[in-house]
This record gives sequence, C-alpha cells and structure tokens, in this order.
Amino acid sequence: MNLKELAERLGLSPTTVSRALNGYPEVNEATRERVLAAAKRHHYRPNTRAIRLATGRAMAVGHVIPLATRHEIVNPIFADFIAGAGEVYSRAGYDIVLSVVSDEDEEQTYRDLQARGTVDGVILHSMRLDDPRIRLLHEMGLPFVAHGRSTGAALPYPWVDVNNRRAFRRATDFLLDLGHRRIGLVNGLEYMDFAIRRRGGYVEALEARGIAVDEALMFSDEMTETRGFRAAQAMLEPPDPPTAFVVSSIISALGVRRAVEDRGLRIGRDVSIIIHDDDLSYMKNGDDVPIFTATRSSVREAGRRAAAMVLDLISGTSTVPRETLLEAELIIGQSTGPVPAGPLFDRKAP
Amino acid sequence: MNLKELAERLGLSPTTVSRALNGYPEVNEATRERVLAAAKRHHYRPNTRAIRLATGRAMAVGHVIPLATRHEIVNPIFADFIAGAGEVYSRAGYDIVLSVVSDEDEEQTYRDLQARGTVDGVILHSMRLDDPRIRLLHEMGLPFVAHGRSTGAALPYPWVDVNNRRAFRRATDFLLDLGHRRIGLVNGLEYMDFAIRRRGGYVEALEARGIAVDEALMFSDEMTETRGFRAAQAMLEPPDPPTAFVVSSIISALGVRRAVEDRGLRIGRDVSIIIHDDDLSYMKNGDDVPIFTATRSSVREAGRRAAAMVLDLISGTSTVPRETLLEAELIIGQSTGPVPAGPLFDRKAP
DNA sequence: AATCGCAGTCAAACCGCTTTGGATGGTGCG
DNA sequence: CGCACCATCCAAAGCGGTTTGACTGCGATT
Repeated sequence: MNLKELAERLGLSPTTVSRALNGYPEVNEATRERVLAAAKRHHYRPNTRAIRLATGRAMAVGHVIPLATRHEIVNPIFADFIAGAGEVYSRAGYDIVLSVVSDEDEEQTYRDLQARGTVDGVILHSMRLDDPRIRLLHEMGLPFVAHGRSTGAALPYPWVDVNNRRAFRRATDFLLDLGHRRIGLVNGLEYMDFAIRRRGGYVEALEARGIAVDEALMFSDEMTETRGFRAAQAMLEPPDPPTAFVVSSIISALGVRRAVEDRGLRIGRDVSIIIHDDDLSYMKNGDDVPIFTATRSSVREAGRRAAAMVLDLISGTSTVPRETLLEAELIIGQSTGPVPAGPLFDRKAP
Repeated sequence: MNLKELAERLGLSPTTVSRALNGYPEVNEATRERVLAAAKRHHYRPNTRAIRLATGRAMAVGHVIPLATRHEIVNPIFADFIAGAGEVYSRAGYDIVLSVVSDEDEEQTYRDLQARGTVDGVILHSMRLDDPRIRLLHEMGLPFVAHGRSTGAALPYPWVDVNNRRAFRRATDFLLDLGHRRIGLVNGLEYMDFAIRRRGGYVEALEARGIAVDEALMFSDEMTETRGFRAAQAMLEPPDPPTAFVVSSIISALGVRRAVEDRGLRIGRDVSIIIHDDDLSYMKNGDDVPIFTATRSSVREAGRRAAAMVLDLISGTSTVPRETLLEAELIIGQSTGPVPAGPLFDRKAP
C-alpha cells in the first residue's frame, strides 16, 4: 500500500493525503480524520526511501566506530551509549546508521556519509587529543556532536563529556583524605582525551598537597582486565608500593583487584581502589552495595544528551545547550579504607 | 555533483554515465574510462537515497537490539558481533541500521523496517526458547539470520550458532576428568536458548558418569559480575560445596572468582573454574596465558558469518550454508586443576 | 452585483538515480 | 547495393513520496 493507492481508495489526490498525514493545516479536519483512519486500516507506512529522496533529509544519524587497526578493540562503553542515544532517535523517527571503520578509513567514511546523503549528522566517538575530525567536519559542514572533548582543538564544537578532571581530582582527594600518599594511576591510552584530563585531575590533587608525582605510579594503556592486572602487578612489585589505586575503568579495576589479591592483600583494607564507573548495564558496580568506591556518570545518559544535541543541530532549532558537562557523583563502596599503618610488606599474607 | 551534472560535463547522457559507473557491458571501454576518471576527479558519489528509491533496495541490514524492559541490559557481546558483521557489510556496500527497542515494541519494529523499506534483511539477536520472531519474519517474508538458535521452532530458519551443548559437555568432562564431582553451573537466563543448550551439555556430562544432577548447583540469571558473585557465594555457603564451576560468561566468572577468593580459597588449586569465552575484544581472557580455562568461540567471527549469510539471502545467490555451527575450542588456562583432597573447609586460608 | 479572500483540493514538477525501449551509424555478408 | 546485426548511446518513464502553484467554490466585503 503506497500513497497513490491510498489516495485512490479515498478518492483524493496524493497531495491531500500526504498533507493530511503530515499534519498540514490546509486540509479539512473531517478529511484528515478520514485519511488517518484509512491509513491505519490499511497499515499504510510511507516508504522511507521515497521520503528521504523527496525531502533531501536522511532521517538518520551516523555513529562511526573507529576500530584501531593495532588494537582491534571495540570500546566497551559503546553499546550503552548507543542504547541511550537510540531512545532519543527512535522518538524522533531517526535511524542509527553504524559504520565500523578502521582508523585510516575514517575521513573517507565521513565524506562518504555526507556526499551520499546517508546521514544528516554524526556522533564522534573516542575523542583524541587535538582531534583532526573536528576541523574535517567543520569544513564539510556536517552537523556533529563529540562524545568527549578534544584538548587543543582550535575550533569550537558541540560536545557531551564528563568532568573527568574534577572526577579524578575528587577521587584522588578522597584517597588523600584517607591518608594515602602513594597512589597509583591506572589510566586509559594517553592519546585519548579523557585519559589526559583524568591524569590532570590526579596530578592536581597530589600537587595541591605538595606530594611529588611519581612517574612509576602512572600507567596508561588499553583498559582491559589484563592490562590493569599487569599495571598493578608492576607497581606493587618494587619496594614502597602504592597503598591505593585510581583506575579509569571498572574493567581494568578487575585486573587491579586480581593483582592485589594475588599478592595476598585485601582490597579496602591493605589496598584501596577507586574507579571511574560508566554505569555500564552489563558491568554494574554491584547491585545495591557498590563493589568499588567510584566516580560514577552514566554513559547511557551521555548518549541521550548527545543524541538530543545532534538532532537539535540538524533541525536548526536550538533548544539544548551546545556543550554539556556531566558531573560524576562519588559513590562510596567497599574498596576503599584508611591507609594501613606500617610498611606494606608487614601486611602481606603468609 | 550529481549524475546529471557529471553527464553534462562529459557531454554524455545520464544513462551512459550510470552504466559506465556500474560496469554494464554496453558502454565503450574508452568512454567508461573517461567517465571513471571524471567521476574520480570531481569526487562524484552517487546519492544513496536516490539509488535506494530507484532500485527498491535499502542496501542496509537491520540489527534489532532488544532491551528487556525489566533488565535494561545491553548484551555485552553485541559490540563485537557488530564489529565482525560490519566488516562484511562495508565490503559489500551495505549499511547497518540499528534499532534499540524494548521487548514489547519488537514486532512492530520488524514490520516497520520492512514496510517502510528501511532494510533488506535483519539479524536476530538474543534468541529465546521457541522464539516468536521466527514465525513472524517467515510470514513477513523479510530475509533474516538468527544469531543463536531457538529450541522448539517449528519452521526452518537460517542461523549461526556455537555448539553450546558440546562446548559445555567438554568443559564439564574436563572437570570430571580432573576428579571434580561437585560442579556448579553458573548460567545465563534460561529463556535464552544458549543457556538451555549449555545446561544440556552440562547435565549430559554428569549423567554419562552416573553423577546425580543437583539443582542447588545450577544457577541461571543475568550474566553480570554481581550475579556471578551471588551465585557462587550461595553455592559455596552450604556444607559440601562445589570444587569447580562451569560459567557461561567471562563477566559472571569474574564474580565467581571474587566469591571464591573472598572465602580465602585459591582459584585453580582449591576451586576450579572453566568458562565460555566469547573472545570479546575488551574482555580478553588474558593476553598470552589464558586466565581462565575456557571453551572459546569468537563472537566477532559469528558476526562475520551471519552478515555473509544475510547478504546471501538478500541477493538470492546461495554461496554460503544456511546453518553454521561453530565449534568452540578448549583453551587450558590457570583456573583449573585437579580436585583437592579432603573436604573444603580444610583448605581454607587461615 | 461584482470583487475579494480564504479554505480546501489538485495537477504537475521534483528529488537523483536506474532501466526500458528505442535510435544511430558502421560492419559484414549475400 | 541492400539488409541484418552489432556496438553505443540516449530519451523518457519510473521509484514513492513532498511541495509549488493554481484552481475551485463560497461567504464576506464594497
């Protein structure tokens, strides 16, 4: 059943039917109701392909997932971010078009997406230091919203981000208040913007108390369980190991926990851990009682905000702020406690 | 730059240009080269919206992500599955259209996707027991491939699945061979088809050795760290606790590990764990040495297979089998060992 | 009574491609 | 020389909607 057929059945022109369905004012209310009823009765659904061609809009937002050729890792936060964004898109009748792309093809992908008219706008994932995509998309004139910021970007751009610096400042302060002085940082890759900001917050907290930053206690790599394990293992090995860790991801933190427990140390008593928790649905930080003390900020909510923002940009009606800084809340869990008295080796399990 | 403009510049008709670009034989080779060169020079990219309308094909495959309203959990394997499928789609010039949908809207979503011509086919995720979507899509005549099977389905349907039963049979046998007799099963939700098959393999192995199945040692729930923790905790509590666990997901297994270690027991010595490992990129089971002994099957590969299959179905050229059963390989890691002598309480840490 | 304005409707153009059904001119062959 | 047959190319008709510009009546205005 297409528009023409529906119009014929109703004894109306396609024009009127189209207008009736799309809520234009110049159609008689009685007619409109007749049309709507017939449309429902015949399960009429307008063909998206035709709408897209006729209106020149794609009614779709692109999410480009960069797949670093070296690492081949899909960002674990991605699924939840999309789930949040999806809620907003579907309400607005927009589709999500996904492109999984290796780094080197990324620019080409954005150009294609625009030139072929596949999408009306895009969301940028995995923002990096001085990210070249900002300039690119500016030049192309394709509406976009970044999930995360890009330190060093020359141009303004719309973004949704967590206040990573403040979150890590608070996390580190929290540990310092508990008396910890040797605090390890297990961070993400440092060309990722969030990792830089998090380190900033960490360093800031230490310096505010006059504590020297120890390079040996700062680690940055892919945020997997294994890397977290390795990092913690390496830091715990030498004399004068850290009594606490600030960890960028709950997944790395699982590795840190393993390393700590492998040495016979007890989390929350011998070694404290505080994490950043993206509130991933399949990786909840405990049901009721949080496992880890954490700075928490829902990545799903970030998805919702970013989606609303990009739709806003596309429609041109600015009802939503262009920059959204989400504050993380501090969740007290069981993984932190006061710094233990005496040197660490005294506390080792037999 | 569109086709008409390009044709004008070349002094050719749109027909010829279109044919030259699409490799039709009735165009002079010299002309074709001229066209190709001009297209490249002017960065001509055909408008997808127009192609789609003209050809009547969507050049897109839909992935419908059901979001159980109760749980709100995004399946963690989803991102990697899509990454695999994406490789295949992009090579074929197809897009991925994502719909995140709550259970009750799912049928409506498939109908819409087809009637509006948004996609040419779909992939079914999270297959359940006697899944109603199989009949639905059959009736609709929309090409589809299921990721996972559906026990009890009356109609034939194309699928890609892991041999879950055999994997869990092997895993359980492996533990039995090590002398374990009390083996806990930490499984996924039992309306999920894979969970049923896995339990089947587990039960089969026990029965083959004449070991009675103990309901108290079979747990099924959402596969999160916390639920895994709870399950293991509950099983370890009573007298005569299991000396080994078969766990359906690496994520739940992290919870099981935590529960085991919380009791002062050592993984691989006091308690063995064997998992099913989907080889998730952000949740690797160790870099070089596997952390957990596991039955491994790459979900990314499953994505590739399913994508190839659905494209096959769409094009009508059957070059790929309609049913793909992937065998999991058994990976020996550090989490399993012979059953310890003596009752469990003797082995507790001081 | 003639004109105007407006609500309501429609025909036709258009979006940018694909595809059908010719045209055209040159070749080969009887 | 005439005709069939290719190899090439093109005009025009879709695809299924939206949107522009016009065209009806009919009550209100002058």
